[in-house]
Amino acid sequence: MTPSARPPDPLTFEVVELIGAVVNRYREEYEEAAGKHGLTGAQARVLRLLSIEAAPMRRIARKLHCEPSNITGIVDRLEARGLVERRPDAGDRRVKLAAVTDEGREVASQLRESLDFAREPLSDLSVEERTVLRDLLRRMLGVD
Amino acid sequence: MTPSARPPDPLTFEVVELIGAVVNRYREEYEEAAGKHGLTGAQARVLRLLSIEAAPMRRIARKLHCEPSNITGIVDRLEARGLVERRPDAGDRRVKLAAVTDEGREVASQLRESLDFAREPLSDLSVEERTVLRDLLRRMLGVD
DNA sequence: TATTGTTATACTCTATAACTATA
DNA sequence: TATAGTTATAGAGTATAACAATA
Repeated sequence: MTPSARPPDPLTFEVVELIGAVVNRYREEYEEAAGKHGLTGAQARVLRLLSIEAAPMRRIARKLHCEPSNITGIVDRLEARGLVERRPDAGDRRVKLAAVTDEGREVASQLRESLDFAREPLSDLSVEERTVLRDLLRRMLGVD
Repeated sequence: MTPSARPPDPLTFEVVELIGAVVNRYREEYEEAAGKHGLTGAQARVLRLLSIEAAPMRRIARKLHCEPSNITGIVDRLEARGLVERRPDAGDRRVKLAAVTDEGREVASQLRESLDFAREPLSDLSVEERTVLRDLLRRMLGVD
């Protein structure tokens, strides 16, 4: 309780509010983009994850910060639509690897493109401003 | 399809990725903060909305971009916990106004404070940097 | 014994459609 | 007739607990 009990510096407060606004807008448009492909937000997130690299169910759950049992159903639905498939793991027969199919890779790619929405508001910023924004976001996230 | 089919300028691409990372982190920590108060994310969002101003069910739905029928259940649960109450509207007897109780206002306030998490990563930025960030976010969101 | 994925269960959120009471 | 809120329903996400197969 005590550590963050600082006086609510108005500047920081406003930045937090603005980030909240960006978060809301991003999420709304993300859900909408997913919906256009007949996917829920959670399905789209898993698909995006797998389009980067195949992964065991457990790891997907860890990355999405949810219970592994939930991933079963999400991958079931993606698999039923032919976007993802389950493969055995060479080294450990308990493990199942979820991997995107060619069609899944294509949908993930289209999804990424329709996610351009986030690019839209950025078009009002100059290259210099975007560079500043990038560096600030990196530092905010603790990226070196 | 055509309008946003621009070459994927790497700088903009990275900024979009970083914003996505911020969105994910914000959401996770928001859900966690709500959970500490025994609330779901949706309940916390409605409570925050009502802590600013009482509102008819319909308006809550519009602000949360969901169907009005969903608000019934969410307000039901908040009301069952004594955080919110339904009041008649003076001018239109069809309307029900949802309003926070004193306890609801208190929880909303605590929630806002525990939401300080978002302030944490900002502490690494100087005042000047936070000002730049604020102005960039404002422009991104189309705030004048 | 411990771990991986799954199933079963219960709760919540969500959209859709039909209902009621007002307007 | 149109609108505000609700109810009923179905699908999806979520956590928890228990299970089979494998380590």
